[in-house]
Amino acid sequence: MQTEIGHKNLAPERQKQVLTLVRDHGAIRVDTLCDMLSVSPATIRRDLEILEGTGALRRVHGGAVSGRALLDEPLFDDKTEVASGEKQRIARQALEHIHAGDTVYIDGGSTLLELAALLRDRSNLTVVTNSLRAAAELSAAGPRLILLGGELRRRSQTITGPLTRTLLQTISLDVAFMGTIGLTADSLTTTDPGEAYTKELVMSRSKRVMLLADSQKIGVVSFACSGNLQDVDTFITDKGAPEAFVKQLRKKGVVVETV
Amino acid sequence: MQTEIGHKNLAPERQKQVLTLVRDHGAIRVDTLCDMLSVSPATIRRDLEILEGTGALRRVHGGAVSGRALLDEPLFDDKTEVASGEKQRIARQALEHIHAGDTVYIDGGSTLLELAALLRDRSNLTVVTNSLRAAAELSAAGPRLILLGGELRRRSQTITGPLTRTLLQTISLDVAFMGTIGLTADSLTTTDPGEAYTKELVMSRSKRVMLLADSQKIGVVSFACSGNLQDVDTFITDKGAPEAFVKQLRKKGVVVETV
DNA sequence: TCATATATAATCACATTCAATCAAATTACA
DNA sequence: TGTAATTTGATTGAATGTGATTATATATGA
Repeated sequence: MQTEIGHKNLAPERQKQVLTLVRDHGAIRVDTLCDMLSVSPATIRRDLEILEGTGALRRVHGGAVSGRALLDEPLFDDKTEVASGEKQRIARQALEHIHAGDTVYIDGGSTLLELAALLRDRSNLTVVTNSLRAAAELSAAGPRLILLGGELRRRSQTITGPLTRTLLQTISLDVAFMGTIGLTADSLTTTDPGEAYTKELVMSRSKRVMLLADSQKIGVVSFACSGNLQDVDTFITDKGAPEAFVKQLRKKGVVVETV
Repeated sequence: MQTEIGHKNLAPERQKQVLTLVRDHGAIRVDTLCDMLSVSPATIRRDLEILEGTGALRRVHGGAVSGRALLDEPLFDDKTEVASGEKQRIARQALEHIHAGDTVYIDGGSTLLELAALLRDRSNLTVVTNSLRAAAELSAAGPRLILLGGELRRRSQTITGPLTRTLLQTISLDVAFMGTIGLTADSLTTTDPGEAYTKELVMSRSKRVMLLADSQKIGVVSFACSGNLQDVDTFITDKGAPEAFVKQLRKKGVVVETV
């Protein structure tokens, strides 16, 4: 397959060939490289040492392996909490509202992170998000991904505040999937005013607004108001939601789906 | 294929031929050039030195290689990649240029990622970045962190393109630490036009521009131009940088620091 | 665990290439 | 034509890359 390579090569050129060979084979032995490039083991080792210094490959006893080959395994290991069944069900239900070609907003929060994970193989979408966690979930592959710009709020790992306005003003969203800390029949509330500001702005830029929140959040009131229920088109929650509350929301024109 | 080339040529013309030959072959030895151009090794070496000063090619023991040939791979971001000593030293040197209270921009790339890591305990700064990796590095604690908003480029894990403009227009930077794929005495180049666009914009918004690049990148020419060396205040690189090239840059008013 | 085989690192010697210097040739300009 | 400046080529000592040798370290199998 690989043929003998001509005469005197310049060192960097030979090193490039070594790197190519290592990459192509995934892993290769020193002797094999010696045969292919017609140089001594000492030279090959020196080349490998240099290449390892650049991080292009990894030396092992007997030869070298490509850097890429090494990290096939440990890609996603930072799973923190096992999402509750409710959150997963809610996220799966939200999928029903996403259509091919949509521009979708994914808000911060663990429920929304579940949704992001479900979009990993949907390349025919544009996902806009302010959540670093959601972005990380989709950073390797998946839909076209657009991050809001602005200040990082460490606690929630989301991008929030006035600086998010500049970008949001220039785009339009088909559907926004929002989270919240608490909701009452009137309003959505959250801990941080900067975060509330961004949420409100996002909802105003979206054709449809979906609110995803497990039933535990019903009745919780936090510090900063991020909008009111009138602006929500559909509320997806679990079956733990009080009947009375659901009825009240439906009276206001909100579609409520319980899973 | 390449035939003997006539008789005595004027120096600049011959140098152009040398450059073409180097480019065509990717790498070529001094003797080969001597044969082809019918001049002595000394002359070829002088030509190569001049051409290296412009960053058009890179001299190596035995001959010269074109920038492209040296480093075709646009850095796949490996989490496990061991940062070379050069990159770490360059990053540490860059620290000297950061003062309390500064608003600092951190570009994408592995060298800049090293710099970001060094800022983890500097809470008296504002860091602006388009790099998801740098953001992740500082996401748990550290300086005030602002992310650019825009489209994620998966290959480099950076946020790039026209959407980054909206936020950049509203802020000013004290100092921008920039990376690049390749640089010559004239220009900085990078693989992706969207990325180039953002780099250029960032540099225009910053009081001071620092370029961080290991010497391997000198002479490399990539696809999209992201600015020219005139816009760089200080260039930090390692001691492998060719003397001739450094001299040329200093003549242009760029401060060059080698570590 | 030990023994054996293999791979590596360290040292050295050799060959090649390079930088510096100087002399010769060419060119520029009056 | 004459003089100075530049370019080129040769020579030499220094530097660098390569390959062989030997001692150490690492894998493999009983």
